Amino acid sequence: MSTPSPEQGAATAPSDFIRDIVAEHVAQGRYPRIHTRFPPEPNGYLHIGHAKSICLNFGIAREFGGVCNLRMDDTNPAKEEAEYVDSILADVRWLVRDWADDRLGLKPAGATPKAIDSQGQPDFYLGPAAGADAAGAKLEPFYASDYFEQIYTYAVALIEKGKAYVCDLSPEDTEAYRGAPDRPGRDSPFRARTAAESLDLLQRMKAGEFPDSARTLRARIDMASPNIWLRDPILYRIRHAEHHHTGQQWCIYPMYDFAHCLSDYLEGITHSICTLEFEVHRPLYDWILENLNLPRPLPHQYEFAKLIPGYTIVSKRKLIQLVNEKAVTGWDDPRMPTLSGIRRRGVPASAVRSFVIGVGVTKFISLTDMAVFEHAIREDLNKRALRRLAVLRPIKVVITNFPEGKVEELDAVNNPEDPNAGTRKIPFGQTLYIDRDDFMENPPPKYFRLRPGGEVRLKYAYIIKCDEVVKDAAGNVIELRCIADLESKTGGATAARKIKGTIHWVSAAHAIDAEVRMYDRLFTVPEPDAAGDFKQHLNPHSLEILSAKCEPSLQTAAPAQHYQFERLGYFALDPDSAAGKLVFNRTIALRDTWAREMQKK
RNA sequence: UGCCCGAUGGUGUAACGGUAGCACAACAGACUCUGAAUCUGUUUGUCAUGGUUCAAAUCCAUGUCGGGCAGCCA
Repeated sequence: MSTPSPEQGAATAPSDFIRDIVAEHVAQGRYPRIHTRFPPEPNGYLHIGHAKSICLNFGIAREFGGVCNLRMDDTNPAKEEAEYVDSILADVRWLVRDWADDRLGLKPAGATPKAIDSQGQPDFYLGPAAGADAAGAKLEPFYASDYFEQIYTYAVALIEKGKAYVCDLSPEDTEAYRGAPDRPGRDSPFRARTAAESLDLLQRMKAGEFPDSARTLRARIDMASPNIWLRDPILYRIRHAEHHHTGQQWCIYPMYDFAHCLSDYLEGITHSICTLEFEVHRPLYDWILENLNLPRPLPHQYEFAKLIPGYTIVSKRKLIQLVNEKAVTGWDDPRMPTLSGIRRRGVPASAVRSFVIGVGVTKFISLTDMAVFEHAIREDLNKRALRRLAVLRPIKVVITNFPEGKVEELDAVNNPEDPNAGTRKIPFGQTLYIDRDDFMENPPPKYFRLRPGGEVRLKYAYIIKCDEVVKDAAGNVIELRCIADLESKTGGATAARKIKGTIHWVSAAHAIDAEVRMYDRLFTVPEPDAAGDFKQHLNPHSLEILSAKCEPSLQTAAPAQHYQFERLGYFALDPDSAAGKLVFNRTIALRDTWAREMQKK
């Protein structure tokens, strides 16, 4: 077990029931190496729920000196696409970078399981590229579809042992014969088929002699089992379809239950960790492996409760609907719970990790409060974000006793949490912009921003007093005329005066324009998909676009950099930005106790 | 009405027969040239009923409530 370095902090998870099991196996020396896997189906983009699984599987690999294979669980040609494979790889790389990237199990492009000899028995194995192998070669994820040949061999072996048979029942009849949870099933009329006949039929299924669904290969287990998955489950079905990875090569495809356990075995997986709904499949997982007389140690399945975050949805089927029906701009819309959306919004991978690791691993199904995620984001960004001054809803301020045309360069710290971040200069002139929220004509008690006749400190600059409120014909405040205490500049004679409020500002003559996208939760209720149509709970105000005035240094804002617009929140540059057009996403607002106080009234 | 799984403050989790702890949230205060951050303090919990035991959140039994399983999806 590796010792975590101090800066990894929360990146190393506390123990949980799965880690306890792994630790015991390590203590017993049960496996030569701990090997986990993350096996998404490439039928959609990865989301925050997957992040929990990724961090669990990679976390275990990194804590116990093991490896975690990234594997496409692609046994259903009808639903899977290469676009999803690419996005999955990119998202996983992003999430584990600088944390567990050295544990990421990939294989040389095109590699398939090799026939090997295990203790005198024929065997197949495909391990991750390592060392010199990995250095030069082009790598790719593992694919269950790369094992179709071996899986077929195992199917033949099962038939030969009398453990499987070809069944000619139609889909409807198969369902009828299966019975119900509280009613036993009945044997298929084809259950007694001889091994020789089944072998012949399977071979002809593979050769394409039969149409879709004409026949299936089934395990011969127990039609009366109280566990439905043991009632002669289907192992293979006929699908004449183009597969994103294997093309036209196959017209029979193994079912999840048959492919998954064998994929785990072929890759030498030791701990196959999945979500709770597969718990009832575990006896089948074990049955298949145990009935094949496999020479190497068998993998075992462990289940945990998936992450269910509040005020969003993590069903791939529903996310795809939002994308197709244009409720969002795409899979990577910053309001989406997808990893690509979260990344685009400006959330660092380290914050995602600290969140999903923090919620823990149990078998208790729970709804996770998004405040926990928000806290993780703020905690992370507070340490790393560069402070900048930007005004979201500008109102003009003229400093009447400051010389017109004079420009002062003021020093501003880049990050009070990090002295090494240094300082920058910001220009100050006679005409400024401040945020509309920072002025009130008739403020409530305890409002300590600007008011008529009141004083406020301009961050890094002067204390000003509001002399005059200028309005347009409609009565809207369009300008504030203020007098500055010219001795009160930071470091000046009266700078130490106790002024309750400090606000941000930008010099009108130097300000640069930016589009700022303000995001709110995508749904208005904690569990949008609990009942009825989840789309009726879509938040109509989940996006608000603002034209902001920013301090000039933001002109060179970098895509990978995180910013805190002081007193407002954390922001990151959006890929929609172009030369001369800045677009920022608000990652998350700062905690705002004043706003909360106002809300209460 | 079959089988499997689960239940600890508002939320998420820890305690592995021996002081119910942590985080988030909430509340109160301190500090503050970010009403942020930071710091201090406060409130709130073992699903129920029996049993075993010197001692039970923990072990056993029964019940209650919640979830999963009847795709040729994963």
